[in-house]
This record gives sequence, C-alpha cells and structure tokens, in this order.
Amino acid sequence: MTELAELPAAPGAARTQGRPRSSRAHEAILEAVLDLLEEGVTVEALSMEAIAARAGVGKATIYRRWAGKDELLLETLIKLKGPPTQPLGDSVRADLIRLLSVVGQKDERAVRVMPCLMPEVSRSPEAYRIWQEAITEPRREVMREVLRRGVATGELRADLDLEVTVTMLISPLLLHRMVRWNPRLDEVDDLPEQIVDVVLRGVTA
Amino acid sequence: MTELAELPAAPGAARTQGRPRSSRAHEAILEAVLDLLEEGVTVEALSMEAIAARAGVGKATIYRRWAGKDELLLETLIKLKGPPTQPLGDSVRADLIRLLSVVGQKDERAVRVMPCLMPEVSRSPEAYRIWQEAITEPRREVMREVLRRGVATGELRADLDLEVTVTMLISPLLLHRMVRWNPRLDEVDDLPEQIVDVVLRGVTA
DNA sequence: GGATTCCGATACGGTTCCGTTCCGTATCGG
DNA sequence: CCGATACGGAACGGAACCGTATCGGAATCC
Repeated sequence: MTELAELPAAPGAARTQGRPRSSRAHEAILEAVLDLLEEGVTVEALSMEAIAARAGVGKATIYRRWAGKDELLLETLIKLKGPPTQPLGDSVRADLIRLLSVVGQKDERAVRVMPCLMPEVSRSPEAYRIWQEAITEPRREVMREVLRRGVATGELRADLDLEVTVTMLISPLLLHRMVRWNPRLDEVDDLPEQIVDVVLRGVTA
Repeated sequence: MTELAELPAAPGAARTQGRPRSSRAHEAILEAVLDLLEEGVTVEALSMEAIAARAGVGKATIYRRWAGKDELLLETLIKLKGPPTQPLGDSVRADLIRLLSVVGQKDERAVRVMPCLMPEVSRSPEAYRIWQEAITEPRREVMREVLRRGVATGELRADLDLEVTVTMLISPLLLHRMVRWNPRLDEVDDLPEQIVDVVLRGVTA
C-alpha cells in the first residue's frame, strides 16, 4: 500500500521509539471537524465516524490522539480562532471601524461554525466558559482598550460604561454576520462606519 | 386503563366517525418538544422517541398527526412565538425602552429555545425564511414604526437609516439575553434605557 | 535487521433512534 | 349497542454510531 510521505511529526511529542505520529493525519482530522461544522452539523450531531471518513483516516487514529469528542473539539476551536485583530492606534473612530470591519471577514469559516456551537455553549457551563475565555473576552478587551484611550484623551465621556458601549458596537455586526439576523442590512455596505458614528455621537464628551 | 377525560377535539378537524383525536395529546406533544428544546437539545438531536416519552404518548400518536419531525417542529415554533409586543404610543424613547425590555423577558422559554434553532436556521434556507417571516421581521417592523413616528415628528433625523437603527437597538439585547454574550452585562440593570439613550443621542435631529 | 509504534481499514457487540405495525382498551357518532 | 377511530404501549427490522480490537503494511529508532 502506498503510504503518503510523512511530515516530521508533531512537535513536543516525547516519543522515542517506533513510527512517529503523522502530523498530516493530525491536520486532516482537525480540518475535517471544521469542514463538517461549517456545513452545519451541530456539535451534538458530529460523529466520529463522519470525521474519520472525511479526514480519510481510521477511527483508531483519532482515538490515539484524543480521549473523545470533547477533547478533539477543544483543540479544533483553539485552532480556529487565532489572536484577535489589533488596533492600529489611529483615532478612536478609525480603530473601532477597523475592529468592527474584520468581524466575520477575517474568519469566514469561523462565522459559519459559530452558530453550530451555540446550543452547546448555552447548555454547558464548561463550554460557555471556554467560549468566553478563548473567543469573546479577548476581543472585547481589545475594544475596551481603544475606548479607554478615548476616555483618557477626553474624546469620550469620563463616565462611559465600557461594557455597554463595547456590546453596542459589536452586537449588530456579530448578529448580522453570524446569522444574518436582518437580511436588509445586506445592502448596507458601510455598516461598521454607521454604527461607530452613531455610538460615538451618543457617548462623546 | 384509566383514560384521561378528553377536551372537545381540535377545531377544524373534518372527522366524522370514530373516536376523535385527543387535543390533550396534541398539546402534550407540542409542549414536550418545547420542553426538550428548552433543555438544550438541538433540533438535529431531537428524537421522536424522546418527544413521545416526554409527552406520555405513543409514537404512533405523533405520526398520526405529523408526517415527520420537520412538520412537527414547524407547528411548535409557530405556537412558541405569539404576536410581538405593541408600543403604547408614548414618547419614542418610552416606546423603544418598552420594546427592548420585553426581549427575553416576556418569553423566557423562547429565549432558551432560540440558540438550539440557530444551526438549523443557518443551514437551511427554508428554516431561515420561516424564522425571518414568523419571528424576527414582525418584531423589527414594530420598532421601525416607532422610529418612523419619531422622524415624522422631527424628533429624529429625516435621513435616518431605519434598518441600521433597528439593528443597533435590538442586537445588544438579543445577544445578551439569548447567549449571554457578555456576562459582565448581568450587573447592568437598565440596559434598555442605556442603549436607547445612546442611540437616540446619536440619531437625534 | 529487529523492535516498536503508527497507519488505514474492517469488524465487533452494544446502544439509540427511525418509521411501522401490531396489541388491548377507550371514546366517539349513529 | 355497534362500527370506526384514537389511545398508550410494546415490538419490529433496519440504520447509524459508539469505543475497542485486530489486521497487514509502513516508518522510524536502536
């Protein structure tokens, strides 16, 4: 049987003897999970058989690496979302527009995967915690920092509620890009600018 | 076997002979579906066996009424969301606050069910259409009407973009009440007022 | 070259759910 | 009272999936 040439094995593996694990198979498995989620399969309905088939891999190859679906999913999601976009340090307005513009643009796939994660997140406190810590909170913090800068320069009101403002900025974009909550917004091509302008006018000192 | 007393059969049933269908069983089935969805079972993972067991009903009783899971779900969701809350016709500000305040309050159960519907909605164009027509669009229209009144009275800018404004008002509430996107907002007790005030200041004439 | 480990593939017994088909009983119209 | 239909419950054959085991071959270390 013709075996694919192997990449130089996963880093950090403390293995000493025998054939090293194929990093090619490793990647194929993670990719298969994302593929399936992207197609609309929920976490709950995601089957190990389907993952193995999609990855072109034996089930044993999956179970050799992860104890079960949960651990596999955790690693997959961490891979999915890299570090958040950083502001450029221009004006508050330009930075906010920049941060909003990348929502669902930089991560086409992540946007399609997210709705499939929602049931899990709203049911399991553990899933909720991971989702908060790894995905949403770091992105909110970046935006908070921009707003704090605006408060420090006097551009924004000193008594600004950071949490409310951050939520007001991101929520419309998230809801539109993730679930297309209001399809009429498809025709609005400068949504980030419009949102930032309304909010900034509302919270300017 | 002690049979429960029957309510006077579902209306519109053109049946003439034999024992009429139990409207009690009918209701129990719909209720069971909502119960299960509320507990975090996704549409995909919702099983007819579980529904029948929860409703205290034979599976045949379900299949006698609906051809499959899809048709049963459709009827369930239509039952779930009644007509949207109506504005009182006070000030624009008071009406908007009122509309935002009921998000996820009037319909405790609907809020918990919604996340479980998201995967289905984002995967199936048909589900998306039904969701838009039956749930989100009627509620947006109520809010648009309030905004149009504000424009007519000169309270709001004449060139106001209704879609963007509606989305800016509702999205933060939806995201918070449905998936608790930002847990720090739990401590904010006047979120609707704050949002309305910022947006109104941003779009005042 | 020999030991060891991983590879993809296949098969296993066990579980859950499907949609249907029977029961024996209950409840209606005529 | 009788015929017709619905009821809850149980069982069916078939399908999908679980996690494990086993296979012959392939890759790497000692």
